[in-house]
Amino acid sequence: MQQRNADRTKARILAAAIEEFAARGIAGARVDRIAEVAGCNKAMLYAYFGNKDELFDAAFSASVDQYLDEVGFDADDLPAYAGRVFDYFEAHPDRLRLSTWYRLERPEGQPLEAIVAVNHSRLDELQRGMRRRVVTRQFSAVTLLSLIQAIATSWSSMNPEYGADLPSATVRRRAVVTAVEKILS
Amino acid sequence: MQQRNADRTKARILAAAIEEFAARGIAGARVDRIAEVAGCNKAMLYAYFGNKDELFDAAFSASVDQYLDEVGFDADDLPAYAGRVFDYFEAHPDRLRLSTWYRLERPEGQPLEAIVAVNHSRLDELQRGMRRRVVTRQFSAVTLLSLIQAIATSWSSMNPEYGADLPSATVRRRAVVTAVEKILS
DNA sequence: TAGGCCTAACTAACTGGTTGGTTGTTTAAT
DNA sequence: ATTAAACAACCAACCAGTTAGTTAGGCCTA
Repeated sequence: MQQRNADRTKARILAAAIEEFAARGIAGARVDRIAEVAGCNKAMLYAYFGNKDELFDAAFSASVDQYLDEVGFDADDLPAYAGRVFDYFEAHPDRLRLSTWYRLERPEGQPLEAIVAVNHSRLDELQRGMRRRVVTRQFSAVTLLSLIQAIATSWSSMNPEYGADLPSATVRRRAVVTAVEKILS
Repeated sequence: MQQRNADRTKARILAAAIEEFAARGIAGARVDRIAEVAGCNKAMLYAYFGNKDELFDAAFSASVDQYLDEVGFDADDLPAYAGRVFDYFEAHPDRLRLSTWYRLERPEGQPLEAIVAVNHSRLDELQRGMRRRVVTRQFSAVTLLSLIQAIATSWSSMNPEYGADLPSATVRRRAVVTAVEKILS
């Protein structure tokens, strides 16, 4: 293993940043803690990423890119898409937290280009599906996307007041898929 | 107007705390700012509420109590209930933010008694509705409650990447009510 | 005048960000 | 092939500004 490697160090910093920001948010995150987990000096964060805020941006962007890449989209089978979204966040709950922090702590910040572009392409795809009559026209494309996203992540966004009543992952997944099917029917 | 009145001061502090915590969360909130908005000295917060964390608890509890009181519940007409939830958070978006902060920044904290009790009573009501065949038995009571909550707040929990595509409040409300109807059908 | 209400002033601890210097790696002239 | 200069990666220690929390005492009203 090399002693010095900028790319490797950057990647370690990014991974540590995702972990810390997902757990504590921007204001709650501690730069020192990120450096410690990344196994490097704090000054490296500033050399590579500018400052705390820019480091958050870099971490969130990396997280979003990976999510978009892994989950994909399919207007022809929206229930299955919802199931994949559910699976992804069930496996990576920290990514959903990161996204929530972003929404709360960057209220006025201009939206991420990557997300805007992906949303547009998805809306287009949905509208094509509507013209082809394979997607319900009862809701607008934006509404549909919003509803599906909300349903797919419904469990993760609940306040933790259910405790033992929470069903198993299998049951929860089936509920998500079924709910989307009913929305589309 | 009285110059000195403990209850009045407490209420002002609580209102200022809700505002500040909703905007910035626990870690991001500044005690000095709360005191300034409340028009009193910082020491009063500590005299009345102990510390920053306990002040957040008090603020969130007050917010939840008011929400539960205002929105109510009705297992016999869940679409209308979802509409009321939508209306409430459309009128008080800060309350939803407060709730989200709570979920993010209090991951291990034991759930609020008030919410647990209300949830139980709602689950009971839903189950009675199922026995009386006025509520679908396709989903469990917990699942149903979770889905409805997610749908009712779906717009508020989206990341801000839609921009101008966001439909009007009327359209969004109708989508919520219709979606819940379809879930129940 | 007694006791609760209120404040200005203070402190100890923390935090994001910087700096000056060190160590490993590459380059290129000898 | 050597070696020294140039460069990039890295770090310990530090700094200035901020923050939660405290204290000692003034003020109002019953």
